[in-house]
Amino acid sequence: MVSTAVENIFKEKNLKRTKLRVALLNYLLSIKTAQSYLDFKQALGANVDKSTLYRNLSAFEDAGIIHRINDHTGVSKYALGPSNAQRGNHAHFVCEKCESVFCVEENPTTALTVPSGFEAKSVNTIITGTCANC
Amino acid sequence: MVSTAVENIFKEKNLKRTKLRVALLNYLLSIKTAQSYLDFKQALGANVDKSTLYRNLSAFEDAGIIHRINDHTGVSKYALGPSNAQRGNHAHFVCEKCESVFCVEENPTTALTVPSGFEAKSVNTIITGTCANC
DNA sequence: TTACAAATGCAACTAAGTTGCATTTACATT
DNA sequence: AATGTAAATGCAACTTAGTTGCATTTGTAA
Repeated sequence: MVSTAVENIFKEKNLKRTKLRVALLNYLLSIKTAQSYLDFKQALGANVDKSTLYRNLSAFEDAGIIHRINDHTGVSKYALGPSNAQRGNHAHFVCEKCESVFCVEENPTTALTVPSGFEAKSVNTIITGTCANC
Repeated sequence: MVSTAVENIFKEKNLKRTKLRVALLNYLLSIKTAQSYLDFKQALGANVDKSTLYRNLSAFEDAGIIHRINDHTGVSKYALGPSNAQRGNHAHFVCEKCESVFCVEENPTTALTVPSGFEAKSVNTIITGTCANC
C-alpha cells in the first residue's frame, strides 16, 4: 500500500525512488514510535545493507523527511517529520519500561531564558516516564 | 587545592578515596562545562585507564555526584550534580560553535502535559545555540 | 598488621556508525 | 526504446565509545 505522499516525496526532495527508500518510508509511516537501526533492520529484512540504510537515514534527515532523536541510550532513533530547528518544537517521550520513543506535542512552552551572552536557537526535550501501553 | 568537600564526599558516598577519583572530582570542580571521556583523559593524563575512568564515572553517577548528558553527538558528557530525576530540573546548553555543554538553570517550568495514558517522571532539555564565548 | 572487599590495569571484546571503492540502477535526454 | 550519467548500492575494512573478565593491587576498618 504505497500512498501518494510516498510516490511524490522523492521527486519533491530530489531523491531517487529506490526499493529500500520506499520500504523505509512506508515503514516509518506505519509505525508510531521512533526506530533505531536495529529496528529498521528487523522490519525491512536482515539483508539490508548497514551503510545503505545509514546513508538513507542521513539523506532523509537532510531532506527534512525524518529527524534523529538521541535518548539516554546513546543509540540514535528516527521518526517522521523535520527537526525542531526547522519546525515548531515537539518533545520526545521515552518509556522507561518498554524503551519506546514517541514524539509528543510540546505543551504551550516555557519562555526560554538562557544566561546573558548565550543565544538559544532550538530546544530538544526528552521526557522520561511510562507510556500508555506499559 | 583539595577542598573539604572533596575530602568528605567519598566517606559520605561509601567510595574509596583513590588518586584518580580525587583528581577526577577536583577536575570536575574546576571546570564549568560538561566533559567527555576524551576531555578527562586529556586533563588527567593520557595514561589513565579507560575502564577505570568509565567505571569511576559510573560510580560517581550512581552516587549522585555527577550526571551524564547526551547531546546530539551521541558521546556522553558528565558534569557535577545529580540527575534531573533526583533534583529540580535543569537544562543543558550545547554551543553549536565550540561544542561546549553547560548546565543552565531551567526557567520556572511549565506544567508538563503528556498524552493521556502517559506518565512523565523526569524531563531533560537540550538547548542548542551559541555560548557567551563564541 | 592484617584481611578483605573494592578498585585498578590490561587485553580482548561489542556495537554503532563511517568510509572507500567497484558495481549497479534510476531516470532524464535523445 | 537506447543510452549516458550521476546517484545509490553492496561489501569489506575501519573507527570510536563503551564494556567485560580476570589477575593484581590498594584503601580502610577491625
